[in-house]
Amino acid sequence: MKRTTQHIDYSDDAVRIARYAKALSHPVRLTILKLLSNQSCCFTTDLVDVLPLAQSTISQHLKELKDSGLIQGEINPPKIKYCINQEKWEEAKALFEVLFSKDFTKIKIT
Amino acid sequence: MKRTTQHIDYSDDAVRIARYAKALSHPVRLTILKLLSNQSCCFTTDLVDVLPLAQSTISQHLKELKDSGLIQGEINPPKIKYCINQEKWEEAKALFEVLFSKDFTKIKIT
DNA sequence: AAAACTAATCGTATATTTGCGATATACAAA
DNA sequence: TTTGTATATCGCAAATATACGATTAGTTTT
Repeated sequence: MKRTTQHIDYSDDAVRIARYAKALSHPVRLTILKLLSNQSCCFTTDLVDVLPLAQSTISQHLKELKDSGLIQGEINPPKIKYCINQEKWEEAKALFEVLFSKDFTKIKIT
Repeated sequence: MKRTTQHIDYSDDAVRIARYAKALSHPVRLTILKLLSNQSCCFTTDLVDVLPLAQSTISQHLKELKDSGLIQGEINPPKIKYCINQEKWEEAKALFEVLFSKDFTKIKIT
């Protein structure tokens, strides 16, 4: 997109909420997160079996979730076991709690 | 995008969480929501004054927030007063609470 | 060493998002 | 009625997202 206006510096909180929200903004990724929650962890193979999407597509969604921090992959040759990253998950939970609380009026956004 | 695979029917909850998350996935929209929270309501003019973005761009973000249901506009000639839609806001809050709770393993996604 | 399996990445196509300026629309004020 | 103010929408451009199949890379098994 055109970026003719000055860059806006948002607060860390705003950037983090936005990033987590984006990770959560696709039903497939919610499905993956639910599967990981259900089984505590799971292999990509299992996801590919369950979801009606190409392996490459699922891999892309996993990458996005990984980039957001919400999940982590553990190498378990020859497979990779994905789990929810509890620390980040709790952070996201806390951030959304603030967002939906009265304290939202106080948090720094820009 | 190519849609060669079958359409996936996600649950209402999944679709709603994803939609709310998408609305929250941009720092500008978080900023707008914070401003509305702070002042309970506010006119577009005020937003245009505060944010370093073109009026048309802000209007677009307002439209997205409106479409998500999180805000509503009240005509107040010649201006439009935007407010947070408390009902939908509470719904979003509840959905994210479930998402981050143990009950997430139980909610229907697909 | 060869074959099989797992997962990531590449290249490509299309859709959507984000931004802008310009224009349209609707109402209020002069 | 003309002018001004407020907001939405249009048309465009660039970036990002979403999907696929094909290929690559790394392990494991045979």
